[in-house]
Amino acid sequence: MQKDLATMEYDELLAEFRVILKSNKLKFTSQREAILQTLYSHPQHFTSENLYLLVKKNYAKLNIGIATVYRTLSLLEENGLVSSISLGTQGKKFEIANKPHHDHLICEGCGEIIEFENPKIEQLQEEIAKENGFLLTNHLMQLYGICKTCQTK
Amino acid sequence: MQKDLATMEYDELLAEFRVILKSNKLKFTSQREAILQTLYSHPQHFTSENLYLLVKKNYAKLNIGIATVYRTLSLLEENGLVSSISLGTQGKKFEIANKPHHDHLICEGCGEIIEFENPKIEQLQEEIAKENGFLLTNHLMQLYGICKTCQTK
DNA sequence: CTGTGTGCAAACATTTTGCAAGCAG
DNA sequence: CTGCTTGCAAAATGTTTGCACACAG
Repeated sequence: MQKDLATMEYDELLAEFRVILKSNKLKFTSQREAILQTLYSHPQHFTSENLYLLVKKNYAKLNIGIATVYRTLSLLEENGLVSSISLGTQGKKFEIANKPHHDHLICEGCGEIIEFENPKIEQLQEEIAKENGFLLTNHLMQLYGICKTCQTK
Repeated sequence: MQKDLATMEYDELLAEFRVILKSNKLKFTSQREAILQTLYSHPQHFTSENLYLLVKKNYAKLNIGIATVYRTLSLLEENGLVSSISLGTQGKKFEIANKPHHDHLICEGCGEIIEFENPKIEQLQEEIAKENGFLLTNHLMQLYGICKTCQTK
C-alpha cells in the first residue's frame, strides 16, 4: 500500500518517484529531480513557463530546456505526483500533489488563490458520481469571487 | 430587473444581446447573430474550432472567419451570455448560458459530459466563501471519472 | 554498451492582431 | 457618412516533436 501523498516528506516523494521511473523503465536524471525538488519546495501554482524559469535560475548548471519541463510535468501528472488546474485566462497551472486534496477560492480582483478543503462536499460529490454510474478519479472545484481587500477598493 | 437567463427563449436572448450591443456602442451583425443562434440551438459544449465549423456550415453565405468566432465568444462571455470551462487536455469549451447553473461530470475514457446540479453543494460553497470573506461571483466544479460504459471496456 | 533523456530548433496548434474593405446605424 | 466589424493573413503564444549527442543503468 502506497503511503498517502498528503504526508510525504521530500525524501519519500523522491523514493516514490524513483519507483515510478523504474517500473516504467525510465531513468532518474538530474533534470527530473530538479523539477520535482522545485515543485516540492514551492507549494504554489506554477505555469509551465514560471516553473521553467525558476528551475533554470536555481539549477543554472543544468541549462534545462522548456521541452524537458513539459515532458517532466506530463510524466509527473500521469503518475499523480503533480496535479494541474486551468484558471480562466491564466492558462494551465501545476502544483505538487503532496498535500491533502483541496480546492480553490480565487479572487477575480487580485488573483489571490486561497486553498480549502471540505469533506462534506467531497462526500456529496461521491454520491453524485455513484448516481450516474461513474467511478470518480479526480475532481476540481474553483470558487470565483471578490476577496475582502478587493471589496473595499 | 433582468430576466433570469435560465428561462430565456431565443427571442428574449436576442433582445438581451441587442441591448448589450447598444449599450456598448457595438453593432448587430449577421455574423454575431449566427454565432448566438448556433450556440442557442446546440446546448452542448463547443471548442472555438467546432463552433467555427458549424457556423461556417450552417451559414455558408456568411463566409465567417475564425477570428470573428473568437471575438464574438469573448464578447458574449464578458456579458454573461455564454460561459466557458477548461477541460484537461481538450482545451477551452463554451456553452450558452441560458440554463440553470450546473456542474459537470466528465468521463476520462470517452470524454462524455454529464451535467448536474446540487443545491446542497452550492450552499456549502456559499458558506466557505463567507468564512474567507469572499463575495462569490461564480464557480466551477468538474468531477472526473470513468463512466459505466468505459468501466466495462 | 544500449537505449532513454536532453537541449535545440523546427513544427504545430491555438488565439490575437493589423489592415483595408464592408456595412450598420 | 462615420466608425465599428469583418475576413484575411501575419504575428504571437503555448506546446509538442525530430534529431543528434549525452548519459543512466
